[in-house]
Amino acid sequence: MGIEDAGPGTVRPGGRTARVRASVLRAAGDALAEHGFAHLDLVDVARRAEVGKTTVYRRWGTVTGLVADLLLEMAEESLPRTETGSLLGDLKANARLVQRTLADPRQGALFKAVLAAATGEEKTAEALHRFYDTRVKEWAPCVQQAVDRGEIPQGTDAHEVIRAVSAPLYYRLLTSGDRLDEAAADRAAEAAVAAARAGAYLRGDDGHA
Amino acid sequence: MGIEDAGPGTVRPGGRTARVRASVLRAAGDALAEHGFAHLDLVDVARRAEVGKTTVYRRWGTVTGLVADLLLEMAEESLPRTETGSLLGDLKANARLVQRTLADPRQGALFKAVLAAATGEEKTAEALHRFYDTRVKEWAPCVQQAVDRGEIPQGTDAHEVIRAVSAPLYYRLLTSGDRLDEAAADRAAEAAVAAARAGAYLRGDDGHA
DNA sequence: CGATTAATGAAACTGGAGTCCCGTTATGGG
DNA sequence: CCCATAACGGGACTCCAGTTTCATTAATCG
Repeated sequence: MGIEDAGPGTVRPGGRTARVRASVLRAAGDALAEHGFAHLDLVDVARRAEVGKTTVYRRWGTVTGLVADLLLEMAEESLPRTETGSLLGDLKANARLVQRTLADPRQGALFKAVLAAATGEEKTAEALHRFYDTRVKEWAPCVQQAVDRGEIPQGTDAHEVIRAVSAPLYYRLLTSGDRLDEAAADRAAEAAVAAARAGAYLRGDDGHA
Repeated sequence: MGIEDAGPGTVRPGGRTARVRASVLRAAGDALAEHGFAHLDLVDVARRAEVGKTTVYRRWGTVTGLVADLLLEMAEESLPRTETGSLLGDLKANARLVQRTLADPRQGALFKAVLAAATGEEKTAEALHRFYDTRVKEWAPCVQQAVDRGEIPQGTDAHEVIRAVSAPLYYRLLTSGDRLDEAAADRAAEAAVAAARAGAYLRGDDGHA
């Protein structure tokens, strides 16, 4: 009975506490990109961040807890969205952005590690879902504009179209050893547009015309 | 210099050795499905398999090594493929199969764990890639048949079409909390067919007609 | 069937991840 | 500017995953 929880960092979040968090999250990202999720150890993160290991254990506790907080920060920094005037152009821009991110050695390894961490730990999974919801929502407007222009049918689920662009890129990253190139990105965008035109992403409909 | 490696289990693979392997792999699958990759510990696997922990460490060494062997076995047991006479019918059957597998609590958790394990460990990743190559190759013929029937353009990359069906299902499994239902499976199949018809999966082509 | 030795398994051992204790630092409120 | 105390950090401690050793069991070959 009474107010409980409110872990460390919630009462005096300014100054040192904020610096420690930034330093630890940066170190965690580096370590994840280098060693992967499986071999991440909090003592190493503490060393890199030049912070006492007690602090890391007290504030984040586990590897998955730390990744969850890292995802919160990653969700905040949003990337600028371009507008090309056509759905295919916008989705290609999106696909290229995702492709470049996943193909980059550091970023690609980091995303793989974060996905692995979200597997199995509910709290981390929720943070990951919020991260992708944020990204999808940022890009959904370009699909709605395409509907308004008459490029694709009324009632198209904008979020589903955006997800359709990323899906094959992530699938390829995880299940094949092939490199993610621009051709793969363009193909993903083209496939999504073709499917959207055919009404495959109509909301609350199973696709039968 | 000379012949080296050839670890335990390669000289006398019959009888007990085979029984131990089967028992350990089954236990590993159970443990992965229950606790996830992050919390898997080989001592627990040894206990479940009723096998000395020394044996597990000697033959598989690490968690990722054990998962790699598990994937080799998973690749061998192939699922029967149905033939419905139309590309959409065949791909829907494939999509439903994947969807049922991933939606099943045990199987879904196991696949998540296996994907997580393949992240970061090259040897495990290779085993995973072989597993998916096997599955994709099993289903590719139905796409070729569709080409022969004239449903989709000549020069369509059959493997890419099959991957396009699974991709959105895996993407949803990993990046959202939403349940994988039949509607999602059907939508994946329909989108793949629409994109294939539009020529998005032409081999060695970036999609421009 | 018996000899050879590959493979297993019990037990003792070790190193380091994670915890605990308590003194030190510096934030935020008055 | 000063006080109360939130948050940090060093170091000792614990516990168990992973290793090593060696005796026991059983697969293969003649």
